[in-house]
Amino acid sequence: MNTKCMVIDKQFLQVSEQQLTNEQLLAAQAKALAHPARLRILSILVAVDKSGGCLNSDLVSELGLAQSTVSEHLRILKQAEFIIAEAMPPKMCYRINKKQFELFSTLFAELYS
Amino acid sequence: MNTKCMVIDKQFLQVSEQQLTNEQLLAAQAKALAHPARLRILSILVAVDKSGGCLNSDLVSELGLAQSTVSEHLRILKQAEFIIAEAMPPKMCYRINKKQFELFSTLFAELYS
DNA sequence: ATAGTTAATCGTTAATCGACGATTAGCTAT
DNA sequence: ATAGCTAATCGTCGATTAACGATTAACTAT
Repeated sequence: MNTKCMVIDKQFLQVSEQQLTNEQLLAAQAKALAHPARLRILSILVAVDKSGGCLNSDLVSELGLAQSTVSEHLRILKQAEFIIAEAMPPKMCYRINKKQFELFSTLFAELYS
Repeated sequence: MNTKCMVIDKQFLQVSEQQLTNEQLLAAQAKALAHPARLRILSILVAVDKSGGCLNSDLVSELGLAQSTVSEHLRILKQAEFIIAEAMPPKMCYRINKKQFELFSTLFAELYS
């Protein structure tokens, strides 16, 4: 166990613009993930994605929340690009966007490695 | 591209208590990460961790935030167990807790795989 | 053209968050 | 015992979030 608790060289604390930008993005993504209902939605979309389909706001009955509330959660997830919406009027088909999951994982891993 | 947008079998949507618990935890962790200043703190702590030491609220000068504000961010990160506090009176030595980073990664990966 | 369906948007309310200055607590060293 | 640090806590304020019901928009099918 190291007992030192001082920064010897402040050079270590240099931050690039790129890093700050990444942190901003990562924070925004984490924020989108920071709600149990939204994780529940993602989990459901992952499950139905495997079975080939996707699903609209049957999420409402599945989550037991008001339609407008679910719609708002979907908006947030869509804005963070964790999900993709496809119109099938008058329905909406939501799918997960695995690419963004991978991006998040990558950015997070960069943070502490 | 699959045009189906319906769940055939609601069995797929069965959720275990364990999964719900994991989602609660993951959401709480994500919430702790969902702020640029806190990610900045973690990044700094990772950097100084490598060089053997750790650092107290020199974070204040590094972040340009009030002492009480930084203290609050540290409290949140500590509560989420992303960092560990060690008293060196009257100073406080903060370190990152890599274990928790790994746990978060794992829980997140489970979500979408 | 109208009726029906689905989801987005609006407006409201209560709760939570983020930031700050000021104060307090805890510990050391004199 | 007191003086001097550092960091936690308190109290406040404005901004943001989460939830809901009600309304609107967009599109189909009759």
